[in-house]
Amino acid sequence: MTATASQTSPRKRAGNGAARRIDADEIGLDALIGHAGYAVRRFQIWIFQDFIKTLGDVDIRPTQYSVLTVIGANPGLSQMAVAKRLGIERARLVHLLDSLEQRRLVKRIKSKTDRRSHAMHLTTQGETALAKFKRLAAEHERHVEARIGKANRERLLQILADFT
Amino acid sequence: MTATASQTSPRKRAGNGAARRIDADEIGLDALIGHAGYAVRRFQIWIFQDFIKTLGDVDIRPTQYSVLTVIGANPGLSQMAVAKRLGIERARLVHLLDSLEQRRLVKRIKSKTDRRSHAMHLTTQGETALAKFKRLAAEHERHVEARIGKANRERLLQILADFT
DNA sequence: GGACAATTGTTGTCGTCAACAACAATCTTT
DNA sequence: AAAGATTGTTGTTGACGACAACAATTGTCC
Repeated sequence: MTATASQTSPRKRAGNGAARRIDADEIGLDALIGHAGYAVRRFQIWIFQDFIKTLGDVDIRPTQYSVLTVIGANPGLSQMAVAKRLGIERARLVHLLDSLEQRRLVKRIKSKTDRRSHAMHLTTQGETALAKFKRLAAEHERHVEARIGKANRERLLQILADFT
Repeated sequence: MTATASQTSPRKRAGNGAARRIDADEIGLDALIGHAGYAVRRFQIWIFQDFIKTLGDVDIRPTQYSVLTVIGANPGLSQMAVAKRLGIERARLVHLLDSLEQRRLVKRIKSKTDRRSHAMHLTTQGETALAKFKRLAAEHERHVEARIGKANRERLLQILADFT
């Protein structure tokens, strides 16, 4: 067993079948402790759950919110442009927009300069709705701040700034 | 339009259909900039892709790695204990273990003290395999460090420590 | 100007993953 | 012993990322 990375001796009771009750939080994570990806994944799950819960009344999920926000700030974008900017596949964006268009929050307008593409716009209803979504999202963000601390949240945003 | 959260005037060319070419990275994210969840999501996608690529030869995904690591460090755990510790649903863990057991990395041993549960163990083969996975995972972690910087990575781990 | 390559939106498939619900077998409680 | 809780399992649903193929349209190159 070539000892290269984190060698960890199996903890207490490496026996078999039988075992004493384990207090669930005294279970060692071993090498996982040093992996940013693991921590990030757990945090992301928490943060999405809070977002979904906080925006539960208006039934808006994180991805939908990101699409609405970008369209709201950049009216006339093509689907391709939105997809690229948000790192969403254009195939997936189609369904997202279908849903948002059915809810009368967004409309696809056929572009006259490029008849392949659509120009994305918020409806009037979509704009007032987005304003409300933004208030709720800000509330969610305060939950995040309360959870990890104001300074930590800002440092986090700073560290991950160039992934956005 | 009650100005509560981030009011942002639609950028250039709020017109309709026709529009000039947009350079794709000059598209404003508006309120998204201030949301930790968005940055975390984008980062998590990047980090998982790198993990999957780096461990591509051995065909191990992040979740599988986390399961193997925890079982390796805590032999004899029940499926329930593993699931709870990793925040995985026990229903999902069943399939994960089915796969890992078929690959002879893990074995379920019927517990004698509680005949409902199984005691999870790595096979001998599983232990040597895990050692290799850990080396590759460490390599992946160096990619992360190279991407966001050594100090930032450590700060990140520290900030998110209690989500693990 | 006309053939060929690239782009846009769309449809469809596949695999991962979280969230539930239901169930049989087995403890635990009272 | 009866009622309730827990464990592993199966199945369903929906969000999501990754691909592949396609028609319509645009762009390029000779």
